Parts: sequence; structure tokens; C-alpha cells
Amino acid sequence: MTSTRALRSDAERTVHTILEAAERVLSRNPTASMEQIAEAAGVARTTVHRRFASRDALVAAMASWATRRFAEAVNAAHPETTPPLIALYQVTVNVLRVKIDWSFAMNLALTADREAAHVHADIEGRCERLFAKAREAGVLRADVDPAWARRVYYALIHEAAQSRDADADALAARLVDTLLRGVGTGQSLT
Amino acid sequence: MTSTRALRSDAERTVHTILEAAERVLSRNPTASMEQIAEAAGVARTTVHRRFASRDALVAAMASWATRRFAEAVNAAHPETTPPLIALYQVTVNVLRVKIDWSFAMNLALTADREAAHVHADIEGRCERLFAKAREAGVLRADVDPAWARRVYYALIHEAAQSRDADADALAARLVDTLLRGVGTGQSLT
DNA sequence: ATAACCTGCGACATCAATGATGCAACTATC
DNA sequence: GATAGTTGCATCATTGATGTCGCAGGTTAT
Repeated sequence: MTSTRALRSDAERTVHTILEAAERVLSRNPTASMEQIAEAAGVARTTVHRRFASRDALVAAMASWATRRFAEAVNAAHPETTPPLIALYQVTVNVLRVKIDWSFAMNLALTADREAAHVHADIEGRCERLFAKAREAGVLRADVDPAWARRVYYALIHEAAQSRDADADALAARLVDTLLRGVGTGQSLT
Repeated sequence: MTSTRALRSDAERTVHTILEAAERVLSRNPTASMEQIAEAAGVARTTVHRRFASRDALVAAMASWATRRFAEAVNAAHPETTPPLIALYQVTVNVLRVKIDWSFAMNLALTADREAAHVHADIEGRCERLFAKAREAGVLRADVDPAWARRVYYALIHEAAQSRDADADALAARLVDTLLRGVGTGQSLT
């Protein structure tokens, strides 16, 4: 039993290495071949096919993995029981940490996997509830369409996650500040 | 000469039809085949190959076309000679009109074509000069990193352009409002 | 009617990516 | 040292996308 566990652990380590390499390669070039992914992972192409029956299976595994990490990131912030502003910041930090390393896989989850899509839809709902609570608490403007606010939030997270070498805390602070106050001094067109 | 002009006009109409179809198809599925693009354009696959020597050539033509429209959109707003706030709004409206229909091709231009990349870099420079002027005019906060402000602006344009069926004027007004004032009521973390 | 031009269709060659398989070699466990 | 599990390598078949060509038919202007 000990041997089995050790050996399976080896295989799982390989799987993880491949997933990381796939994220790195596919984020730069979504049409990259299995060969290129294998090379980036430092393994033979046949090994990739041994671990993932097909290209779709590999992509699905990436979506599943990233979605799990995504859900964990949101849960860890306890957005339902924490004051809205704190929760917003905490969710942002946690999600950014994941998305900086799994940006491609997270975007993938929206379309590819049906189970992953369900989780994303669930999180979207929780996000909207958080925004609704923030609105009631007077943190968010009442004259802003909640759906638009959420889209802006997602867009900012996507943009911030492109900064690969930056500190997640600093990114999150700047992101939330921009989301709430914008980049202007106050005057507007309306 | 008259006949030649009429016939060439036919060919150019076909080219334009193919470009539009390619934008529609590739924006949904970037790995779609020439066959699918031809089908969407209502022409035979061989006709596509007659007009565009290769897939890369088609993609480059899309990038070139979208880049031209993009530059026109920016120029039409005269961002150098118009008051910053007005220019910001006008540029936003014009660019949104183009980007709603050519989102895929415009993203493409950043990497594919070297000439298109040059135009994009040029426009990015003009955008940063506009932001600098806005900052001096007191429209933009002085404590916000200009590069970050530009990235936020681009991200918002990208997000707003996803609303396919909306009015560009309304989108632009909401976009600029959000960019300048954010979605919050005033209090922040810092 | 004629000529120029364009298109659709069918056929063909090519090529790269995918996926499967057998075998030898390596490593860790017992 | 024997064993089980894993990997690398070489190899092969398959498939789908790409690109080319020739021909027949249709349109438009002269």
C-alpha cells in the first residue's frame, strides 16, 4: 500500500506539472500543439497522452482544476458573513492570486466544461448578492446598474491579473480603489 | 475601363463579405476552419483562398482593416485639439462603434501584424498624452498611475464592446462615468 | 454575340496534429 | 535482487485543415 501511494504520488506530480505547463503555453498561444505543451513540461508527448486521453480531456482537466481553486478562493473570503467592503477586498486578493497563475484555464471554464460553468454561474450569483449587500450598506452607488458593476469588476480583475510579477495585495488595493472611486477627480458628464 | 472598375468592385464586395464573416465566426471560435468561414460568408472555400492566399493572409487582412477603422475612429475625435473630457467621450463613442463589430480583429492586431502593431502603439501613445492632458486639467486624479488608468480604460472599452445590441452613445456615457467616478459612493480602503 | 471576369464544384496533394502501441530503461519499494 | 509503476523513444495510422488546379456556368459591359 505504501508503494502504491508513493507511485501514484509520482503520477499525480507529473499530472500537475503538465497542467502548469499547459497553462503557461496555452495562455501565450491557445492553438499550441500537445508537442509544445509536453516540451514545456519537460516530458515526452506520449506521456501527456498517457495522462490525458485526448486534448479535450487535458483542457477539461485544466478547467476543472482552475474552477476548484477559484471556488476555494471565494469561499476563503466568507463573502456572505463579512462586511461588504472587507469581503470585496478579500475576495479580490484571493481570486487574483489564483487568476495570475491560471488565467487561461479560468477563462476556459466559462465555455468548455458544463460542471465548471455551473460553479462559475454560482459564484457569479454570490458576487451579485455581495454587490447588492454593498449597495444596501451604502458602499455602492444606487444609480449604477448592478449587472454593469459586476461586469466592470470582472473586467478589472481580468486586467489586473495580467500583471504577472506584481504583488497581489497591492493589485487588489488598487483595483478596489479604482472600482469604487474611478480615476477621475469628481466631475462627470451627466 | 468602366467594366474593369465594375468587376473589381464585385471582387472587393466579396472580400468585404468574407472579412465580416471571418470576424463573426472567429470571434465565437478562434480555431474555426476556412470551411466554416466560407460557409458563413455564403461562398465556396476555394473563393476564400482565391482572395486570400493563406489563412495568415486573411487574418492579416482582418487586422489591417480593423486597425484602419480604429485609427479613423480616433482621428475623427481630434483628441489633440479638443478639451480632454470631451475628447475622452468622443474617442470612446467612435472606438466603441468600431470595436462592437470588429472586436476579434482589433485584438488580433496587437500581435499578428507588425504594421498594425505600430499603429496600435501610436494610438496608445496618443491615449497617454490625452490622459496626461486630462490630468493637468484636473480631470484625472494625480495619485493614479497613468499606465494603470490607461489599462483600466482599455479594459472597460473591451468589456463595453461585448454588449452587441446596445447603443454606442449610452455605452460610452456609462463607460466614461464609471471610469471617472467608479461605482462606489466615496469611501475607500486607503 | 462576344469577351472578360468571377464563382462553384470536384479533385488532388500535402502536412501537421492527434492518438495508440510496443519495448527498453530507470526508480523506489519490499 | 525481484517487482511494479512510470517514462522516453521510435513508430505507425488516422484525420482534418490547408492550399492548388482545371473546368463549366453565370454575369456584365461592349
